[in-house]
Amino acid sequence: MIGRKRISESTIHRLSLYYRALSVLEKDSYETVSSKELARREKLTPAQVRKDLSFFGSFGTRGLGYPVKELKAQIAGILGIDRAWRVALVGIGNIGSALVSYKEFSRQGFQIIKLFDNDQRKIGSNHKGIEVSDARNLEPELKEAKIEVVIVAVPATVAQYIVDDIVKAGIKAILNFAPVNLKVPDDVYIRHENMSMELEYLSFAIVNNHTQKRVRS
Amino acid sequence: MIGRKRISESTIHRLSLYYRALSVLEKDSYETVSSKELARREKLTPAQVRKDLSFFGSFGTRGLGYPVKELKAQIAGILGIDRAWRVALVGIGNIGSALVSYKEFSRQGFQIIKLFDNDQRKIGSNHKGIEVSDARNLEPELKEAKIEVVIVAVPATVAQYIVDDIVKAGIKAILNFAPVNLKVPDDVYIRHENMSMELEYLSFAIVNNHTQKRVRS
DNA sequence: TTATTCATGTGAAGCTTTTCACATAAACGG
DNA sequence: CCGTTTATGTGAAAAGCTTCACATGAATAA
Repeated sequence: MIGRKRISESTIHRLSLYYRALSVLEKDSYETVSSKELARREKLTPAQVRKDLSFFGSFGTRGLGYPVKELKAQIAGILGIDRAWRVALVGIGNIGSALVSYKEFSRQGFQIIKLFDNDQRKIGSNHKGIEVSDARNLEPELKEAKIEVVIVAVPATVAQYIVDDIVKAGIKAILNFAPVNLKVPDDVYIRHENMSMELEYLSFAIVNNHTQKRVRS
Repeated sequence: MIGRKRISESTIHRLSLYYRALSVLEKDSYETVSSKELARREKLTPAQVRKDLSFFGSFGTRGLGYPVKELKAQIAGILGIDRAWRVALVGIGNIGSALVSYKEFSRQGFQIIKLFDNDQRKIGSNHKGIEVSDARNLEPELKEAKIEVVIVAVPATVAQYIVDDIVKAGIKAILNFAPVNLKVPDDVYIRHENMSMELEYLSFAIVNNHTQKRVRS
């Protein structure tokens, strides 16, 4: 990382998009790519792409563009996905079960290696080779397994209790799928995945004939 | 809707949060709520709450706050979730199957009434009382069933073909779970649900000791 | 070698969003 | 009924983010 200035959330999210586009470009054997092309592929502006990347360094060559493979590796490094993350998942319901098999996670280095639920019928059962543990043992087992990130996919009503236990286990990063806001200490990162939100946005857009954000050439 | 000014995406997303908080408050029999309390519950600022709401009208009473039930109904109206939406889901894989049973959708009026897949083994099978149709008949069946919103949960490699068919069927709102950018005409709303993105953000935050956005009292 | 083209990197301008701060007004207690 | 408290609604200021525009420099062709 270059400066000490705060990098915006939007920039980080766009890095994910660049990474994705670069993966495709790499597979298609492109050697280099311009900010213009990268922007076109993710519906952004070339200036935006260059500015985002410039926060972290100078990765391109004037007149030529960015080296695909190298830039992809750089972004992986910035995002911290150039390594494996030890992930646990709590809540083996609809969403939880789907996430265990979600290829995109493992592809980015997020390895789900522990599963938890509080339903006796699920405890002990096997999902993708992982045995479901009792959520009552969350704290010791998270520590024992040296988990770094926990995904919460439990009902909203119990999410806060689960998160409290996760925090007690010393976990500093939580991804929450429960549609509820959760209290965590300042030194714990928590992010929320709210799947209804985007549907609601669509609904709003239709009902209000909302102008789409202009996409520039 | 009051003015003609463009409402920001963030404001709409926060309306979803207010709606969620108001649902809880209503269940807990609160009559009124202040911007301060609403802000506290969703980790925002009181000024932000008031400003967001002020784009759409004056819903509060000075000295008292907002009437919970009424404000909830107003927001539902603004978001367009005070009605039922006819939704189809394409791709009955891990994620797709989970979404069929995802309570939060139906709770907000998004009724999944058609399912599609291109896998012969899945076509004809039954999920939550809905029979899976052949994705080859997407266009006529979407029209026939008067579908308004389509959720795409197919592999990235085929997402563009599926979306092309959806557009041909005259659908104007698409929610995409495939981790790929998709081309649609200007008059079609498309939103993306990228579940790795938030994990990548967590990863970035940990690796870079990223300062959390300050939360004000 | 030199001219031309291409495309990055980046200050500065422009635009959007958030926060501030206060006028305004309703509620409530005495 | 009046003073005090509470809390909205909103212009204006501040902060943050995106786009512009151009200097810079690499590549390429002749």
